[in-house]
Amino acid sequence: MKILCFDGNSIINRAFYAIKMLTTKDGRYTNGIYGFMNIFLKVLDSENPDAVVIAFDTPAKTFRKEMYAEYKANRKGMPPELAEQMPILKELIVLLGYSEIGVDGYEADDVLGTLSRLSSENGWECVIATGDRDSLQLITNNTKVLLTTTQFGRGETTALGVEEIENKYGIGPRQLIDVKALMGDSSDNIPGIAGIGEKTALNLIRSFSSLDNIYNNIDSDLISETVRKRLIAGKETAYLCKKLVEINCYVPIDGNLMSYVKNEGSPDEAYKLLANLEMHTLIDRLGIKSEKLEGSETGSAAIECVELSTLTRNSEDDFKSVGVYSCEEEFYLTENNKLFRVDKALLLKILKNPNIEKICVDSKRIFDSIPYIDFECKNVVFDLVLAGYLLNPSSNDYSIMKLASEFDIKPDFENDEIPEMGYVIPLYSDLKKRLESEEMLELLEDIEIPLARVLSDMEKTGFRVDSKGIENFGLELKKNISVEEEKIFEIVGYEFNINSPKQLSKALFEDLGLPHGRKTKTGYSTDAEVLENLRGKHEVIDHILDYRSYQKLNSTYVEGLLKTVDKNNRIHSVFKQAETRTGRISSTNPNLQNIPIRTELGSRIREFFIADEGNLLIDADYSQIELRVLAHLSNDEKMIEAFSENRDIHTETAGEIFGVPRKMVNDELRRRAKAVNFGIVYGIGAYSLAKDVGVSVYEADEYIKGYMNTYKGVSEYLEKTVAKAQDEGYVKTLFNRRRKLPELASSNRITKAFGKRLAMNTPIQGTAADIIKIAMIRVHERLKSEKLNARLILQVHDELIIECSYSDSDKVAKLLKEEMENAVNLTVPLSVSIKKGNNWYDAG
DNA sequence: ACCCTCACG
DNA sequence: ACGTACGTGAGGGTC
Repeated sequence: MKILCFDGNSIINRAFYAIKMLTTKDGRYTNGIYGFMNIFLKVLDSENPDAVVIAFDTPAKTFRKEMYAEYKANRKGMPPELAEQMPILKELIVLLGYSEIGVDGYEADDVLGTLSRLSSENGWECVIATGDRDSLQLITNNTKVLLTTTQFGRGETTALGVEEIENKYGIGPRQLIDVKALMGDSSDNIPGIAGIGEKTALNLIRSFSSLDNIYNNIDSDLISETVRKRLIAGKETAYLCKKLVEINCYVPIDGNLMSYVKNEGSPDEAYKLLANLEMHTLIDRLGIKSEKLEGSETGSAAIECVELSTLTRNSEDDFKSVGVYSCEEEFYLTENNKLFRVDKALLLKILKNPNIEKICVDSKRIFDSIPYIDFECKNVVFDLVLAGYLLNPSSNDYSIMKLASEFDIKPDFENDEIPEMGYVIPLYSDLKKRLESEEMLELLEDIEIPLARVLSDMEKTGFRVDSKGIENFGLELKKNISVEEEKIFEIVGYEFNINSPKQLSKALFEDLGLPHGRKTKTGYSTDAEVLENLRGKHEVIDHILDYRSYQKLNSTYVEGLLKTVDKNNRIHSVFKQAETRTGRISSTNPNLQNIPIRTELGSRIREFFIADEGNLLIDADYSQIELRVLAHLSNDEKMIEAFSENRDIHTETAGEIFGVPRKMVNDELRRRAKAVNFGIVYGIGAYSLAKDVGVSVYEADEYIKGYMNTYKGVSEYLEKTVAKAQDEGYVKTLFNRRRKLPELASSNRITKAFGKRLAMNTPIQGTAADIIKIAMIRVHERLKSEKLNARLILQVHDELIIECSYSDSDKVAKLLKEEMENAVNLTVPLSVSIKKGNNWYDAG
């Protein structure tokens, strides 16, 4: 027999914060209930238990609070939007026939612990579903924990048993109690022993196995002098914390597990409640649609209601122009106000069929769900997400419902199961018209829609890495980290968490008495710039800067990347096409667009990004693409001349603004001119330029004046662009990509100045983004049509990387340079430099 | 969730 | 006197 126990509070809490505000039409919040039910049903489905309990906290004072007044004193009360959902959820649970338990004086965790104990005493299996890691101590050979997370309204779970805990922490589940007793828990306001963090606590318990044992062997050599002092001073606290952390497994509840077996509940009542909450998907999922109640609540008779039909025959020829949508691994089509669910095989036939027009909601999502990298997709005429993005790149939600409400669209039919589908075709007609009137239909059809396919292929291919190499690099870093850590503790005189800006600033500015720099919202800044200014004032600074750089490399680029490597040693980043305000793409999970290169140590990580056997990496870089775009957009004579004659633009600029012959431009002058050139692209300010190059604000201002005098065309162009943006409320790139700039209308002068910089920068950054997108589509197309053994694997804003067989590499390199340089025809040439190598370090 | 810090173009 | 360059994503701490 098996009992499934939910931590109601922890799950509804997570759902509440993870899911976007979801309300009924009259404004009642339902996101917590919705998220909870999603996870609840999913887990129920996968576990198939005999009995089910959902445990809740109660408002009464708990025995922990009684014992320690500060317990959870840092917690704010539940927000009212969530509080109002709690009684409804409990009611729903009972109406569905499940048991709900809350016991005054105890927390939900204690109820779960008690159920776990009862299960083992009765020979039952126990599964605990919670969002909270506190329950991990309950794991035994017959109790496992399902940790739940909520993402995008979908519930994901990770199952943890004794083995997983041992592997992860190197100790048994029960020992987690003693670890927490030592380290505390900031989220529950449990202090732990000052100066003992997770690392030390885990090590102590691994060595001594329990709190008692540590104190019985307090003089052991295994404990360092500092840690020993802290342990002795904190003994009482540790034992108090242990009582707070330990889950009470003897809560007075009904001990007969059979009483938690599901009863019939009241389906009709449950139906009424869910209908009232407008949760039609849940009604269907639960299968509690009641016919007698069904007839009485129909509202709008004008709209035809169409049944969802499942097509099983190979009937692709029945379709001419379909809306395509995928949701939760299912595929839906709509045509002539009808809705169909199709399987992957039929969907694939439809995608391949050039006679069927596809109006996709999110074409990249569809491509992503189809494993074959080589399938042809023909005749995608529209994409709602991409259209929504072009119409408003500043939004961050391109879901159908959001688009429909933003553009005030009515559905052409209604369906309870997939209510979004009725909006697909009406949205298509409306957004298409808008794109036409804003002259962006070509941008959608010729650039964004074809690009979605390229990005999807790049994601599926992935980038091969040498995991062993990364691991070894990590070991090296970890050694350095502990060396620096020890030195820092020694210098400061005590141990603390160097990763905590708060603790670090206390150490530096209070205890060591160093002069502080600028403030942040919460205290004094400890960032690299501030520390750089303190170099030489105190020996600890160098160690902290080194510690930080090793720590960053290890956590983000060694441990972070290793988490994402697949079984073939490849990393599959996700490229987001509707994310940035300017038209660039972004890379996540992991981000491969910010792999270190600027420092020697950091760039070594690139050695481990490698080509597959028999292959090479080809790395192509646009040289100065943004400045070339600026030369084109501004039509500045001098700048065009410099690029046309292939001169070094920074040396040119230096010669002009500092009034010296080109031969006299040394490294320092060139560096300053380079900073000015960058500044221009960002929408320059003298203050920031001064800070960047390390000269006075006055001097920086002179540089800017010199620049504007030299490049009069640029100066006029920037002025004109800002004026036009102020007039029209938006700016455009060379390919008509738009960005609205509400900042320009602000009465706050800081916001307005920001708007001006955006007006100057966005067309430049955006046009460069357009250009590389065009190049990517052409390169992708040619690699395929010329049947070359090569594929695009990464884009880093002005750089493309291809993985290619040795034998095709000369051809591919030539093609790549050609397509990138000829992607557009500007008044200045585009220049691309190409390198090959076995790894990214050598190719870059 | 929010903040700080830091990695990239 | 103000606050100060454009565009991103991730990890760790704190509330």
